[in-house]
Amino acid sequence: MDFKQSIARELVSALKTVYGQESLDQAQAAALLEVPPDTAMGDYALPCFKLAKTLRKPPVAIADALSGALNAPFLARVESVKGYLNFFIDRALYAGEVIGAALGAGDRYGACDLGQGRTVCIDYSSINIAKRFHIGHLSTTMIGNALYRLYNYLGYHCVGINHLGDWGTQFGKMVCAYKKWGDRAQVEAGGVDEMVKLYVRFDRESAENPALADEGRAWFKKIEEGDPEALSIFNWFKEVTLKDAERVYDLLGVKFDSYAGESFYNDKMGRVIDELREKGLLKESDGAQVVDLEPWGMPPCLIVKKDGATLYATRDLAAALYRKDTYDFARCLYVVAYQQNLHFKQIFKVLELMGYEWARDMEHVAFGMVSYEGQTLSTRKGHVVYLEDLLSEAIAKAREIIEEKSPGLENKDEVARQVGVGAVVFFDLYNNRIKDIDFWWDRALNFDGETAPYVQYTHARCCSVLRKAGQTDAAPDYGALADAQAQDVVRLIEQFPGLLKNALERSEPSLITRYSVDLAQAYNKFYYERRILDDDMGARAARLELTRATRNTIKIALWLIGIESPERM
RNA sequence: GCGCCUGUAGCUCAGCAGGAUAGAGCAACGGACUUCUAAUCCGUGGGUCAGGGGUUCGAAUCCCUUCAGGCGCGCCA
Repeated sequence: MDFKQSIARELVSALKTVYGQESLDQAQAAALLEVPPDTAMGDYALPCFKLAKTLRKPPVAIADALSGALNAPFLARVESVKGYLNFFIDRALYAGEVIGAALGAGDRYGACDLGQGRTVCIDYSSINIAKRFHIGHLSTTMIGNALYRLYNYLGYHCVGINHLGDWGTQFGKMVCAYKKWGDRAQVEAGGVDEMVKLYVRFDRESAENPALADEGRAWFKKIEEGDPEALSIFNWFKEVTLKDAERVYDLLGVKFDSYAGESFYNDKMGRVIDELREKGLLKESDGAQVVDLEPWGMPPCLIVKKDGATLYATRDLAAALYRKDTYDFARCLYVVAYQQNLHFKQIFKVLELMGYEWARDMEHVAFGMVSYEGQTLSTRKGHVVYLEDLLSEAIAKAREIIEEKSPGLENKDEVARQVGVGAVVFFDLYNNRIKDIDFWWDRALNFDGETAPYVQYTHARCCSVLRKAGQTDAAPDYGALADAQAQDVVRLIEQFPGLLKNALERSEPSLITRYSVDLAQAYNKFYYERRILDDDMGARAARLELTRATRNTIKIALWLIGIESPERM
């Protein structure tokens, strides 16, 4: 039963009864309904100020008149308060309906067919070859992962794309350095760190010896031309980098369907240039080929350099065309930091000018910058936190706390991993994505308050109660859930499916993160105020159902943002 | 210089398709475990919602403006 729609329906007929006219239809009435700030004010409310204009009556009079004309069986009462019409749904009925819906859907509560199987491409994480994974890469990875799961859950088919940064002269230099000083076994063992060492040495020596830099460029040219030796070394670098990254991705539970990165589009840019030229969009400017975007208040989009080489924008256009051709997406998301706002605005505009209506299906999911203790991240200055180190610290801390609080726990290592990694991921997805994050160890490793461990603890607590309860045959007495604490939990559970749609529309995983805290808080209050394993078996059954619905909903919410829910901790 | 973003409690932030008394967490202080997991819960203090105008019955929320900080603005990605 959709209470909001039901109230809207009653409202329309009450308006007709009282004022004898169809001033609103049901959808309009539903849009006017809002949720009061406090449960004590009711479950839904209609502010009558807007109706005052059309009905030419004071708001208070409207609310008074309507409250007298409304008496649906599902409404416990309707009150007129200072121009607001407050609806109180029958609490037992409300609890029964909401819990029934949640438990009926089981581990798919909130899922739906919104996407109808349509495809959405999500470009996220997009790491660079031969560079270590650090905290600056966490947001794109986890926001992308959350959107991937969310879109899937709401009926879309997702294609997760790790658009690798695997193109540029630096790779020629690295191949060159490897040929001169490298050792295969050492690189295999040391991974990305060894490659970085080679690169640093090359940089240092080529500063004194310019011939070396030329040699590096020559090796890059070989890669470009498909020279077998150059290519095999370069591809091996990629493998080693991905193998390193895979350890982190495994810890985070992140997966991709495609690793087609920059080099993949190397032979696909001619098409873009030809097409732009055919459509009369290219023009010369200072020797370069550009698309003029002046009429839209933007600087020109550079397509071909003076020396004939292509650029970032060219590659992204090629990638967009390829993705449309290959996947026929209904939406295409780019989870990339906000520094690139202009870049994506330009790309989307160029696609539109090319005549592609699907340009409007593209979205840049921008997020804020990460700094470390108030300063910009800098690998060069060593002012950086590597993701693997951060996760290890978090897991170690979780392990310590387990040792202290649950020495008898069976799978301590597994739970430590779930809790430690969860804390880090939660920290990253906690605020609106547009906010900058200043990383401090003690904040990222905080396990109290609004954190993953807090929500996970609540989940484990629910599991524990359910285990202790065993089987009950008694019919639930939902009247036992009429108190304010239980009602707050019920209300949150009711809101979950709508919240997911909202999070998808806004591409905002933090809404789910916040929600998980709200639900955990509400449940913990309920837990303290009400005895679940009550002697009254009807009340016990109802509270157990609420506990089960809470547990399921928390587990789903956390899963959607990429966090596991241990059953004991 | 131009464009975009951000500014809410000591700190980190919710709230911003206008609505009832501006909320959490952290930090501080004080309480609650022989009772369903105390990684929890309850309480106390703490605010000119950056400043100023405007629109509105009603503004943290919308518009204008000033200030502060961040990001971006042709041959890097």
